[in-house]
Amino acid sequence: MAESKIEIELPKSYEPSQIEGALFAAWNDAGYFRRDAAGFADPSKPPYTIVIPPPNVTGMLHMGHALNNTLQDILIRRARMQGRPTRWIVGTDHAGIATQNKVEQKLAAEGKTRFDLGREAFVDACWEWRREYGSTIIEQLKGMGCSCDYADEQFTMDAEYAQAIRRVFVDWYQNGLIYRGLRIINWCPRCTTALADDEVEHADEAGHLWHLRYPLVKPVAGYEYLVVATTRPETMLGDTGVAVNPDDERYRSLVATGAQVRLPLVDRVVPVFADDYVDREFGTGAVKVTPAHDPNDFEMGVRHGLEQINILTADAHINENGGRFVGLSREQAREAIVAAFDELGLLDHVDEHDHAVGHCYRCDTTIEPWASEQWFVSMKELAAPAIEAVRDGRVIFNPRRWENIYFHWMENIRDWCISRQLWWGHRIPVFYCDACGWTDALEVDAALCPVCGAPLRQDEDVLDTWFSSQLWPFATQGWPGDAVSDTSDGAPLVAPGVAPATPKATPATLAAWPELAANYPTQVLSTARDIIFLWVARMVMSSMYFLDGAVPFHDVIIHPTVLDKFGNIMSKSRGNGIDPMELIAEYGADAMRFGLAIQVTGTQDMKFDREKLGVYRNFATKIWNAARFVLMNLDSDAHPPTARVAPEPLTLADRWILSRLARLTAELDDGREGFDFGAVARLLYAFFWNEFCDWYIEFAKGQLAQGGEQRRAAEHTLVFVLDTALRLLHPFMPFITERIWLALPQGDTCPSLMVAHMPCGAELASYIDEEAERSVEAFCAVVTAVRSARARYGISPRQELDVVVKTTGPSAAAKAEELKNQTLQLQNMARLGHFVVAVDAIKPPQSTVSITQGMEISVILEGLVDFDAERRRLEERRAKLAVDFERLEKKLANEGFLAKAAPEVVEKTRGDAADLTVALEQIDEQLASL
RNA sequence: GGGCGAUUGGCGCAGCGGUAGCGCAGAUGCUUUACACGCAUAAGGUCGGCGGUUCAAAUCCGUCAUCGCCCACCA
Repeated sequence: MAESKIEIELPKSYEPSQIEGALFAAWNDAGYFRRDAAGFADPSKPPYTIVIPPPNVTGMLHMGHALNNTLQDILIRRARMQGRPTRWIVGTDHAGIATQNKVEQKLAAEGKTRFDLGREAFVDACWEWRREYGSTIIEQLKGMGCSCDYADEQFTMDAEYAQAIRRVFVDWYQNGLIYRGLRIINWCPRCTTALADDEVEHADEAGHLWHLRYPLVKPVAGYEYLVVATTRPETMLGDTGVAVNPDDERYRSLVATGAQVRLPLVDRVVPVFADDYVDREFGTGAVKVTPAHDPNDFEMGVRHGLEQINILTADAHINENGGRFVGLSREQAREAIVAAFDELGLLDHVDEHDHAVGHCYRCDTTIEPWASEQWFVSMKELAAPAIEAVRDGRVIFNPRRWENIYFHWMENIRDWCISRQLWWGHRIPVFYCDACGWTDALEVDAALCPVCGAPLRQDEDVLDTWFSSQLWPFATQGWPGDAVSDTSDGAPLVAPGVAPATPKATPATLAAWPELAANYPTQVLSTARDIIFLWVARMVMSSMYFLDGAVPFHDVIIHPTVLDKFGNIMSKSRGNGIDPMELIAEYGADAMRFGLAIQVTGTQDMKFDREKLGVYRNFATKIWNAARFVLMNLDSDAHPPTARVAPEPLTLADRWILSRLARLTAELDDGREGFDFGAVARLLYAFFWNEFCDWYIEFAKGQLAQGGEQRRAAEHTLVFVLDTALRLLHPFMPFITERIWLALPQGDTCPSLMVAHMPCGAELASYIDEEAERSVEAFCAVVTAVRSARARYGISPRQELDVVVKTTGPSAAAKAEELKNQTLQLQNMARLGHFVVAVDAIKPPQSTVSITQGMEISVILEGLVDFDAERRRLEERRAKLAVDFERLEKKLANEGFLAKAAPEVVEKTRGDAADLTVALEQIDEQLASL
């Protein structure tokens, strides 16, 4: 073997950790991650853009990220190789609660709270935290090989991004879509902030239904007291009424006479009234009403003019309205109040009762429904066009069934609580003048009141993090730019530091932002299903509102959830999470990516067993070794064939593998099927391993040994097929494919597989060769028959065997001819001595026979074998074939089948039956001859 | 209370109208000059139950069962 510099380049063993880092750095340095791909993008082709779901700055890569970002990278790399100007926009989310928690934990370790620092210093500490830890997850994406546009990293707290948020808030405020009001909201007593409805996670918990007696002020109709049922007895401190159903005869007289109860413990007299909300069947049919601590009670309170008595502090302790219970935690208060009722003889009874309890999605603390002043976005108007966009297919969910989930939520949408009692985040840009009462939302901070000149006070709350992430697809692409007031009516600022007159913000058309317009909508948004509402729906709504009806993306991919190997959701509390970085270290990024992608099937969530990645690490190794084989066989003294020049197939095997390659390439062509990652990965795997390695490389060994034309054709075919396969595989396994590809003799000057041309079906269509595929099938059947005979009878692989093949059926002569041409290959691959093939070949005695595909393959075993075993085998085989034959006969005797089945199906059945007839005859003959 | 998904060889999954495929595990045999992270061969399934549609059903429809996930203001 000539000393080839190429061979030296590929080390004998494949070590992912030794190639990944350097390749990534090279890609990054070359600028391939930018939209112009360092000049390799074709500006005449349609751009392809994906925005990454911005991970939290506090985040560490988990399996969900690993899967999601693998899929996005597959799409973006494929598009890039097709020459499209691509950009995968990357960045992080400031994650209000999560980051604030982290920083507070850090302070707590020093014995401090955020209040010790004060707002400004605390926000500084958050920025500091971000500088220190915020890029962890971005670095992890690089480790996965994700080809994001890192040079233009976004952050939802960046100044330009903040500008977008201001624009949105002010617009919605001025158009009446944002309002402030007193409502029951979900309060997290640990985070001490309000949460939106969809930030609350409900879990069924075993609880109790306490039945409490509320004494009537005056006994009515024999009643001394009313029994109310509650799951939260401590809230009785804030009760301001008791409600019953208006049609409930049991209580009719009480309502009619305006009965009142005297609340025990707090000694408050409250009315008994009727309301349709009350379900007669539940509990006692009488409901204690706590307007300040329950959304339904709040509504009833409004309807009936009840007082709202707040009994809780922000951290869920009883406040001064709780009388002697003041200062107790909600849990202690519950216990104490139940005990007190019991003591007074007012605890009627207690039932076991399971019910759904809300928990904070950030810290899992039990949520307290709490009445408070908050900011809301009115959603109905925003939702209508966004529903339409999915209905008419401008936005398509993949798989489609998720659209129903979207519709259900959007059609029942409720107003969105957007204010959070946090310090880290976008502060609500509403300014108040305490002197004259002037209030407005401003795009630019102002210090003084435009009306009276008094100092202004800004709202203390910050915005929900999702309020900022909903703008991600366009705020990351230059919207609204630095033209702060270009949607205002041009009113100049009154004076520096003085609030301007109210600008009239109007939705602008997309055309106002040429850069954005050129790349909008983005192509794909890939994400987990749990943020369809939190994020996806809101992006559609805000984009359509601000960009004149433009949707933010065409396709939404809802990827499977990665479960542990037992099928449980991975979570911190279960401790069953897997760190993708460990997987990368152990199996390589390519194996992890491929292993994740191949499990994506659209219906199933994936049970993920890290051990299984060994399979794909093996696959990577297989690719590596196949490439080494190809490279070490490229003749260095002839003109080495270049990878990209299409070969002229010479042999049957050459024609066959090129045909198979052409079919594979065509199957990978784009279309909606482009999101069936699992199917594509399976095709690639099967082609590379089972067709290219298991068969073609074995064929090629024979051709290489022959030299001359045979050798040249094999070399060329090998390198071309390898090159093409690497291109097709690259989006899934970027590192190993690039490493090998760079070692191939290139016919062009492309410096990286990342920006090399992605083949398509049409380019290879002329290689499709059905005849070659059929012939190779027959060839392989002969080889397998011989190997099988060896295994069955324990014949050494070294022992040469003589074989006689008799061909039958309509194309018997042609088949015999083709096989005859392959004699040398057959002798090589099946270790044959004499090989005879003919239509009228005479079956040798003392042989074992396989009957398949119109061939009767006799392997001569004279003196090698116990023929009783062979007889038994043939009899079993005959029985099996007879059953098959019977089934086909029955089918063909069926009038309905002949009349209604597709003609080609009937034809095929006839053919199969005929083949079986011949096969049975052959077996009978064989049995007779034994 | 609604909705969605799953149920295929020991395990993990494909297939989704023409008589079941892959990988792993297990069996047997191989240092065949790319690869034992390999090669070869064989074995293993009446496709959850029951009805129905169809000439034909793992595949479509209904129903039941089991598991999982969402949504829902019954205190």
